[in-house]
Amino acid sequence: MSDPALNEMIWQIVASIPPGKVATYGQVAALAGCPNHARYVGSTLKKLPKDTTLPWHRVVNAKGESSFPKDSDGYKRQLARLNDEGVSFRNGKLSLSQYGWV
DNA sequence: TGTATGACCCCAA
DNA sequence: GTTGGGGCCATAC
Repeated sequence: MSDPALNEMIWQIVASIPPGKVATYGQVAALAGCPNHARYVGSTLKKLPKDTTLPWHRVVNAKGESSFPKDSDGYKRQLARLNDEGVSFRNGKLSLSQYGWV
């Protein structure tokens, strides 16, 4: 589809995530209007520019952990960011029940 | 046009 | 808690 509207929608949703909270790809996709587009969100975020202001670090998978290898720079940056926002990681994972975006 | 891949999600054993 | 399989959509070659 490559719907730019959907793309902007995703950005809006991700940008709407309050600090100290995290949302899952499925959550963002569902809020975007496509509960099955979880994969699309990840793929889209991955293609985002490096100078993007989008807080993609607040988006995690359904397991409550980062979806990309910790060897990646983004992974460390995400953990650092979330940790700075008050999110406590547990063995590389976090409590969606506690930090999950409502 | 078709195949392969991916920062995913859900369910069952 | 871990592992395996199936399904979803979009992108890249």
